[in-house]
Amino acid sequence: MQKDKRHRIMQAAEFLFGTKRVHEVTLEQVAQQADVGKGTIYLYFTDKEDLLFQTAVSGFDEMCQILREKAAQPGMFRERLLRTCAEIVEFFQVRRPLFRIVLSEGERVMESGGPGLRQRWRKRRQTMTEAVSELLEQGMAAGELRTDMPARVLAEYLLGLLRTRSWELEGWPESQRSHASVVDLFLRGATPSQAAPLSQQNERNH
Amino acid sequence: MQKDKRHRIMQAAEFLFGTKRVHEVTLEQVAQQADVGKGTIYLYFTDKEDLLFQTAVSGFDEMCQILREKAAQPGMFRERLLRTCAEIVEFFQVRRPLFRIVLSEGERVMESGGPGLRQRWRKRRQTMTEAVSELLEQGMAAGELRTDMPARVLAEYLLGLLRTRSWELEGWPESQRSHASVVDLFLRGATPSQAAPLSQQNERNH
Amino acid sequence: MQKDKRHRIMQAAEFLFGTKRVHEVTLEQVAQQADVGKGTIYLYFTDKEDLLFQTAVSGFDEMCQILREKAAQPGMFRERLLRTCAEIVEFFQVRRPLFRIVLSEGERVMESGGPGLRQRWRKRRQTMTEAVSELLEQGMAAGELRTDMPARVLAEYLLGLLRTRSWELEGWPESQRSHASVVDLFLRGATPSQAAPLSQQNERNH
Amino acid sequence: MQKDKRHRIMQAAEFLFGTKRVHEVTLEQVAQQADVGKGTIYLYFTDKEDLLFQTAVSGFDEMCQILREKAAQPGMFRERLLRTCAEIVEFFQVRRPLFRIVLSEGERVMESGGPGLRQRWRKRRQTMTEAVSELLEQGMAAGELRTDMPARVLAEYLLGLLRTRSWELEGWPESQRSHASVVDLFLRGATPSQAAPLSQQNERNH
DNA sequence: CATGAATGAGGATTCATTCAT
DNA sequence: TATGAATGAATCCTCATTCAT
Repeated sequence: MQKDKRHRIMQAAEFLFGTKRVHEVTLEQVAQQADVGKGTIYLYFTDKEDLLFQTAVSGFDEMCQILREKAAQPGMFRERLLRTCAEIVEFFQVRRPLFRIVLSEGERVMESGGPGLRQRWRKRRQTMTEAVSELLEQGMAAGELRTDMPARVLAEYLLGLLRTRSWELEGWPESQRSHASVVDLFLRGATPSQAAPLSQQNERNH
Repeated sequence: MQKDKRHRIMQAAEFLFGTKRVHEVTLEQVAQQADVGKGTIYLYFTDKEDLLFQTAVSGFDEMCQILREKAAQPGMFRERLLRTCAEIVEFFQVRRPLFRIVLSEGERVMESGGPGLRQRWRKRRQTMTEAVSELLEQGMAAGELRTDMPARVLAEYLLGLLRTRSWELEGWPESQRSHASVVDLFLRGATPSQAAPLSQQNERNH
Repeated sequence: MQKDKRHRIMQAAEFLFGTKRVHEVTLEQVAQQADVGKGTIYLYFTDKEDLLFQTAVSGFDEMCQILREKAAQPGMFRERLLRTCAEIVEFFQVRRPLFRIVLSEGERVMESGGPGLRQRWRKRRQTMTEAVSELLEQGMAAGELRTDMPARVLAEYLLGLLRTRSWELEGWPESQRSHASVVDLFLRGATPSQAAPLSQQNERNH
Repeated sequence: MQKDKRHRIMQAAEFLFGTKRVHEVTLEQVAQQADVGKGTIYLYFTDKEDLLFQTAVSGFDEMCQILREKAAQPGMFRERLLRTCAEIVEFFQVRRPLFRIVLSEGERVMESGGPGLRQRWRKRRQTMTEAVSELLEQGMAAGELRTDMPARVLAEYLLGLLRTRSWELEGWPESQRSHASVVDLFLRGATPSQAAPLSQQNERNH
């Protein structure tokens, strides 16, 4: 019952912070949406900032959890990579408001927030990237990935491509931006392949 | 002399909006930084919102200008692609605050701003992407790029990689995230190349 | 306790709006005078305008209440007319600030305020006039008043005389502007009476 | 040409101050309406307050002028009284905005304005009342008016009735509020007359 | 004389935060 | 714990007034 209120507040915050700009969201609205008293928020969060931060961070945690589970499942590297990316794409879609918070407020926390916040945020983000980079390291070990770039760097680029797919390419038809096509672009690049063009590959993938 | 003040205000806004969160920037600060009276801002902008928007949009315009110029210069496809990406990276670096505004407030404008703003914003962004996608189309025509993905989509992915390079990989040493390495990743993918590994290529590039 | 604050605010507003011009009254002053926080005003009133309007309207209501009570008491027409006018004069005197608000802002509300405000205001004023005109109608029925002018019109004129007495003649000694003399002027006119000059009447009235 | 601008400014002020509330009128609007530069206003008036005051006062002066002319014309007392009232009514109608200024701001000047303004304003108003009261004194001398009330007091009451006619009774048909009926009410009162009821008199008056 | 761009003091309004219940 | 009425610091914005041209 206690945790219930805390959870309702965070859900409301995730929705509202992801829908409007942070300073356009009043705690009154959050309280109303969560169906709790305005003062109740201060029982669980020290601050508006804290509410925003914890909401975003908890989303990170959930995502890391999911990623680790998916990436840890047995199978060939490519299969696991595909599954993981599918999971990320799915997460971005279902938790779109949260995604938005992370995108537009996240970096600010790293610079504006006190050193404490900065530190905590950095750690979470790092954790998420690591979930992906660990998988990539296995790919490297298996000789399936180039080793001239650090796994962490490759992981960031892969996440960047997925971000682009879900955010900038939002209006495009799903077929033009399937997670498989992102993975293909990531692995094989934009140069045309003589041996196995994407069109044939795609057919095999479905 | 008139445009002078307007320009000074926008410069101050670009810096401040890029440094702090929007609602942490007071118009008093903007006025002070621009060395104009508080009321003067309202001679050129209807609103705090308007100031933010116009500042961001004008940045887009400048960037489009630069991109078109660089992309239009003669030369081989790869050279021009490299040059264009170098330019984008340079722009992101020099105009970091502006970049920040676009990243964290931009998408919000598309949803919060009235349909008028939304429309204008979308058009600017589209223009920017087109500058890149036109170049890519030429690469396709020259048989240097895969044609199973629309040029516009590839352009977004490329910009996404560059964004990752300049933003998420900010802390990394320049050597690990040269624009050349981004282009290489974009063109050849993450799969190891037997013929010419990146490490050798990089050596040749310097 | 809640209504307490609302009431204190309206009292402060009545005093201040009646003392200074509307735009010379700051809500800070109102809050201070009412001994509440500045923000508290906005819990009960949407606007400075709303505060002004509600303050004025509530005064109207009080006055209507008083008028109806006095006018409804039994007695001869003249007696009741005298009593009613005495009451109006008394009200104007005790609630001078409120009176001022109604005089100088009232008509503006009818034109500046939205149709909603205009409507409400008109209704209140009409109610007040009716309280008087009903009494006059009884006088007409009793053959004590001329019937060639509508009761409502006569009521307005009577109120106009009382207004003049309390406002324009404010500096004059009470003896020169007793409510009895106003009623006498209203009933008998400015033409000299052969049968019973006012001077004798006045002596009898005291 | 110089006086032209000053005059245009006052005309614009008369219209605007009479249409909106004083603090809703900006000097920018006045300048625009008068088709002069904003700074020009300060060449002829020291202040917004001064502009308001001079505009109102100049109206008073015009009215006094008219009243004196009309009241001074030869003829029987009643005729001259009728003519004067007709003039006042006409003035109120044509210069409605000015009338409004005097009504809603006038009294404030007497209390809020410095002692200087107060003094000047009082003098003007007194002058206007005197124009009427002088006429009434002649009526008294001719035995046509009761002498138990000072002429000045009677003058105020008469003006009060005319004010009511033009302001509070604004919506009524002209026939119900002719200046003749006001004069009749003023002279003969609200008591029914056995000898000559108003209805017959009215017929004779037309 | 005339102008209107520039200014900044001043005030309405919002909203995070507190605290008595 | 839970609440929401109360608060006032903080900020956007207006507009009377000035002054360089």
